[in-house]
Amino acid sequence: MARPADPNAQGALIAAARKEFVRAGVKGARIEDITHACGLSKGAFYLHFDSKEELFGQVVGEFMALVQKRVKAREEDITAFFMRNGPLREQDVRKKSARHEAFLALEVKHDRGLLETIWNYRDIFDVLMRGSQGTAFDGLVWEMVQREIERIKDSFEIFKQYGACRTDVPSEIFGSLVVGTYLLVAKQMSLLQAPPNFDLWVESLHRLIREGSAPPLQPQRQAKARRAGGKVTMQRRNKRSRP
Amino acid sequence: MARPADPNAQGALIAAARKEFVRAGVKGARIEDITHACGLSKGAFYLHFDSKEELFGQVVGEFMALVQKRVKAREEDITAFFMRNGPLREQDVRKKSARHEAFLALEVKHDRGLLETIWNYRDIFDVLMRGSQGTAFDGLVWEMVQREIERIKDSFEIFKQYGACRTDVPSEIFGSLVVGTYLLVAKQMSLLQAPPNFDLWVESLHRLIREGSAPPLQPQRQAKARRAGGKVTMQRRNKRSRP
DNA sequence: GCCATTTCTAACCCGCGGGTCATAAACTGC
DNA sequence: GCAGTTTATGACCCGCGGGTTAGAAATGGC
Repeated sequence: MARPADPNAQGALIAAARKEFVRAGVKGARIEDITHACGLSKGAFYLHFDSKEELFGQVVGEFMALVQKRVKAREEDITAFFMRNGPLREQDVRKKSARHEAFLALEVKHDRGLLETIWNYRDIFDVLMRGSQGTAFDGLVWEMVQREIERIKDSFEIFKQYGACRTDVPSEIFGSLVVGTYLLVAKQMSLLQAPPNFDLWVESLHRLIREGSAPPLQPQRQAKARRAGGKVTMQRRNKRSRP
Repeated sequence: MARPADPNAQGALIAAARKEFVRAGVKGARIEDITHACGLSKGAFYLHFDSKEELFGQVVGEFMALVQKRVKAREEDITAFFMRNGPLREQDVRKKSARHEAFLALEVKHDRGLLETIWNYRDIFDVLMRGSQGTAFDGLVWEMVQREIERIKDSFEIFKQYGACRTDVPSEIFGSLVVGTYLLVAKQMSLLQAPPNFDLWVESLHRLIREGSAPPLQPQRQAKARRAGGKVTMQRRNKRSRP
């Protein structure tokens, strides 16, 4: 053996490519720009990948596998929960019973997990969303979105049957609200350098979605970070001023 | 004068181009595909437009002008409202006072109007969202989204000061929820043939955002269409079954 | 040092698609 | 029908960027 290959080359190429994809989309990214960004020549690219699409596909593959795992884990957890505890009823929600709280905790946990997964691939997520039209990856996120809407719609429908949620809005609308919210939050992450306070975000969203934006009857405690991961970006604290 | 120009040519080109943009994005759309789709030759395209970007820009310009008008109209209406009525207070929201209801009606009206505008350009909106990365139009919708989040954040913050909304969630999060929801709903419109029931959608969203998804204490009436525009797509009626 | 071997470079090829233009076609006025 | 004028065509040009490859560079084994 002779002339060992540059061990960082592949990693550097992937990193540079991800940046280029963000800048110009899958179609718009130029291989020469990618290689120049890490001091390599165009030819070097083809020592590691067949095409930029293949590279993108690899990273997307990793990402989607992780997401898939998350989705499956949630499904299992949720079905296990209902097997063990039976459906939530109106009184569970009204009185915030232990079962209800346990269910919420489960949802929070999985929402947080999904957000964290997306955080690590927020650049790719961004590109899938806004820069892969007309490529093989076209529609990937949007199909995922559709499936999630469907899932939430079905879940909402079951809740309706037991009076555990309001019945005066179409379930699809609720699905769009939840998924749209998380979708934008995920997209917004692509603008951040440091990870946000996931707990604050998820807890706030859950509170809003569950209880609405109108002032509650009970006294309010601030949604707070259990575990402030990294620098907190949305640390705005409410002043609770009231004239 | 001799040989009058085909009077539908320009319109046909625009229509065909919009379809192509949806299929392949701004970059991916090919001029020959556009012209062939309306039985014209490539050269004919350049009798009407300098480039596909110029064509796209024209339509985007129309769209953004309409949106701008809507945004400005809302701003004026809202400031006029607060000039006339003063800020909403906790009791307005709690008791659903006339002022509060008037304010809500205003918001509903403008949300509905914006959705209707987007409806007419839902294809363009879709392309701006997911198929204009790396072009001059890159980021247009996302900047709009950012501005809207900011607007809602500011408004929420004022509400907080008067106790007219919950104070235990960051205002940005609320902004992301509202804008994300409408963003996804707008995007979903690109999949529909016939216009949805705007009133049902907007009223349901308002109800959810204001009061949350948990079952309310008051008896629920179905959100209904005042004016069912066209075929209603999300007409699912709730069964209100409760075991 | 020198060969063998693998890595890496940069010049090259080539197809695709945007943009042009000589030419043909269509129409008006006479 | 003919001249004049505007519209439309499609062959052509050409640059850009993906992919290839001959050969240079680097390194290990001897």
